Amino acid sequence: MHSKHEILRLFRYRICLIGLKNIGFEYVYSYYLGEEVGVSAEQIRKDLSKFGIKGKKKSGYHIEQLIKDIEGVTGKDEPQNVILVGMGNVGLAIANNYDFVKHNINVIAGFDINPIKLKKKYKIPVFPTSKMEEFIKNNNVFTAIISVPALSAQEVCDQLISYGIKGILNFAPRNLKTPENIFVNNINLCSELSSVIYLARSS
Amino acid sequence: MHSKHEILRLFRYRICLIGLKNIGFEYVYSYYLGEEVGVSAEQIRKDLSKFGIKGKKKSGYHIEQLIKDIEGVTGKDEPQNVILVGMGNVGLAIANNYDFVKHNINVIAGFDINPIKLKKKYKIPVFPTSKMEEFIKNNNVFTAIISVPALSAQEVCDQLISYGIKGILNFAPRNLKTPENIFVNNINLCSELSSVIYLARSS
DNA sequence: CTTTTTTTGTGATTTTAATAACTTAAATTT
DNA sequence: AAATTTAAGTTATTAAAATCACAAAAAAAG
Repeated sequence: MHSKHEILRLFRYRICLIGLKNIGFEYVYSYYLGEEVGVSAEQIRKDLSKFGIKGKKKSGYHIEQLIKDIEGVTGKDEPQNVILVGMGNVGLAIANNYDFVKHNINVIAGFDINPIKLKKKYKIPVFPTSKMEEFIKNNNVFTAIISVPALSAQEVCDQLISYGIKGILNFAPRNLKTPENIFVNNINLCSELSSVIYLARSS
Repeated sequence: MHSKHEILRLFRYRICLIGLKNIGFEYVYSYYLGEEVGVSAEQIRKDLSKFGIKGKKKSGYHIEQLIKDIEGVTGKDEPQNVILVGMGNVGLAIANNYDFVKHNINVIAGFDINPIKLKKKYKIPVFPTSKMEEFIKNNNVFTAIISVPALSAQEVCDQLISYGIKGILNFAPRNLKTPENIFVNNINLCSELSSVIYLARSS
C-alpha cells in the first residue's frame, strides 16, 4: 500500500499548493513545487502518479485540480474532527492554531483533568476528562491529540483507544504502547531539537 | 557518516534511558529498551555499535554508562544554548517547556517583532527582533527555533543565517530555503495531524 | 569444570526509498 | 505542418534502512 512518508508528503504538497493558489498561481511544474516543498521533482511526479494523479505534459499541473485530486485521495474535502487532551502550553498552542481550520481540520474540544485550566482563554470548548468518553462517542471522533505530561500519557492513550480513537498525535515525551491497528504519530520536541543542535554543530 | 534518523534515535534512546534511570533501573536489555522506545532490539544494538558504544553480553547495558556514552557522541554533557523567534502560542509552549531544561537544553532568549507580546508571562527573557543580531553574536548561539507566521518565516530564516545560526527547528508551515551547510528540521503540525487523520480512517 | 542459557555484536538478506535515466506527449517555434 | 523544446510519466539503478540470522561471550546452572 502507501507508506506513511508518501502520505505525509502528499499533505505537504497540498499545503504548499494552497499557498501557491492563494498568491495567484494557476499551473505549477513538478520542478517548481519541488523547490517550494523541498523534495525532488521526480519524487513529486512519482508520488502523484502512484496515487493515480495526472498532470499535463509540457504544461505541468493545474493547481486547483491537483488540490482536489489530492483531497480525493486523502478525503480532505469534508471537515475532520479531532479532540485534544491536555490543556497545558502545548495544548494551548494547538487549540488556538489558525492553520488547522484553514486546512479543514476542526479541533472541536479540549479535555483536562485540572479544572482550573478550564477557565483559561481557549478558542475551543474545554471539558473535564471525565466527559471524554461521552463526547467521543456522541461526536464520532476517531483522532486525538495528546499533550498531557509524560507520566499520564499512556493512561490517557489507553482510555482514548477504549473509547474508539484510532489515530493519535502524541506530544508527550514518551513512546505509547498501542495495538497494531492504532496509528500513533509521536512528536518529541526535545529529541527533535536535540538533533538540530547536534547536526548544527557538526556542520 | 551518520544519518539524521540514526542521530534522532540516539536522542530518543537517551531520553528513555534517563526515564528508566530515574525510576531505579540499573541495567537494560536492548530488547526492553526497544519496547520502551518503539524500535526493534536489533536496531538499537546496531545503532549503538555503529557509534562504538558497547554493552555487556548477557547483562545488557549499564544505563548510567550508556547515557554517558551517548552523550559522548552527541555532546550533551555541556548545556546547549538555543534562541526562539516568534512568541505566539507555539513560542509560548516552547519557552515554558520544562522538558528542555531537564535535558540540558537552554532556550536562553525569545524574540518577537510585536512589543505587546514582550509583556506576556514567559519563563525566558524576550527581546525585540532588532536585538537578535547582537544577542546571537554575543552569546555564541548556533541553533534557533522559528515559530513565526508562515509569511515572515523565510525572512527570519535568512536573517538568522546571516547572523551565524547553523541549525533551525522550524514550526512555520513553510519550507525554508537555505544553503547546503545549514541544517533545518521542519515540523509542520498541520501535515503531521493530517496524516494521522488519514491513517486513522484507513485503519 | 562442563554445559546450558541468554544477550550482545555483526554479517547477510530483504525491503524500502531515493535518484537517475529514459520515453512520451503536448505545446511552441520555425 | 514539421521540427524542436519542454515537462510529465515510467522504468531502471542505486543507496539506505530495516530485518533476519547466527556467532561469540558472559553468566548461570548442573
